[in-house]
Amino acid sequence: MLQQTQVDTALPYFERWMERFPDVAAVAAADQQAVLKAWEGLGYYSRARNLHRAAREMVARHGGELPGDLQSLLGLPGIGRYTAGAIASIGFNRPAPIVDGNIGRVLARIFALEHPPRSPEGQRNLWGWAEALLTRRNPRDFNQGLMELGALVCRPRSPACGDCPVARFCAARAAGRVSHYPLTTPGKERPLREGVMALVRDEQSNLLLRRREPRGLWGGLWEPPWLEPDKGETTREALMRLLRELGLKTAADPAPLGVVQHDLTHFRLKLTCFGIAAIATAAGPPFASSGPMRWAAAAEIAAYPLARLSHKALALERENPG
DNA sequence: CATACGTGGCT
DNA sequence: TAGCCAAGTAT
Repeated sequence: MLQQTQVDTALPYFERWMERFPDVAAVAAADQQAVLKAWEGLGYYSRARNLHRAAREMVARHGGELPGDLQSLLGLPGIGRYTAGAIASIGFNRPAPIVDGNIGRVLARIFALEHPPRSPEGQRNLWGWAEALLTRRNPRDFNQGLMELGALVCRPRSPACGDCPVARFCAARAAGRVSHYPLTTPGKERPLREGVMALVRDEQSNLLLRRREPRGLWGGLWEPPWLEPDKGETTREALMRLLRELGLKTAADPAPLGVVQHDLTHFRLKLTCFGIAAIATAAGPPFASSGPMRWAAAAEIAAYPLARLSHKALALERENPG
């Protein structure tokens, strides 16, 4: 949960998670939908899918426990260099270096590193320093302390150098250029993508949901179906194509409910949402219960893991009754 | 090696 | 507001 996510954000999710899944075996025994539901809202859903797989591997090969050695940890899905080192050092007090965003910033400042931490060369330097500095006496407290230093004192903006216990060792500080470090690379622009979404209700007010592909963006989550217009296609034409692909018929000229916008790391998405009353004769495409399409009853919708974008669309629908 | 992958908080 | 950043990993 903490990968690319601030502690304060993850904390309430963690508390709920531990109630829902008290141990590894509970995660392993759950189905993916339940796991994704518990993760819903945290983002980066591959973490949840990987954690699910990792739990099953832990049960099958590690007695339902986390292994303590780096190689076994790295063999688990979703556990990379940082997380393996964090578990080995903080969980087992073994001498494994770690570099996260906090430690990267601290080291970049202390040693005035001239490569962006995200760059391959920057990563090499940081891991080299983390390895070289790591004390074998107490790797747990060393790593935890370095991360805390970054989170609480050596902050990205307005660092508290006056309170910093290692300010006298800091090259950035000595040069009066703390704000220069760590080096940043210019961010890429986020293209705006647009599309149409259909909030389809049948006569019982069941909502049409589609399950996304198991990998990729929002993999495994459910959503009201949507698509992006082909080149030259109008919004309305795209909507009609969407309904056709779904095998649905509807009133000739549905009115838009409004627009939802959702910003992600690498693009922005703007969807025009339409409320669709599916015509009775067409309301029942024979969706297999195992398939990716589902008519969800109002009472069941809460059990489906949905991305924030879908929740925004459903909120729009609620605000525009009828 | 570069890119995809969510969401929320802060300035 | 727009942009940056967050206890990174997989491909």
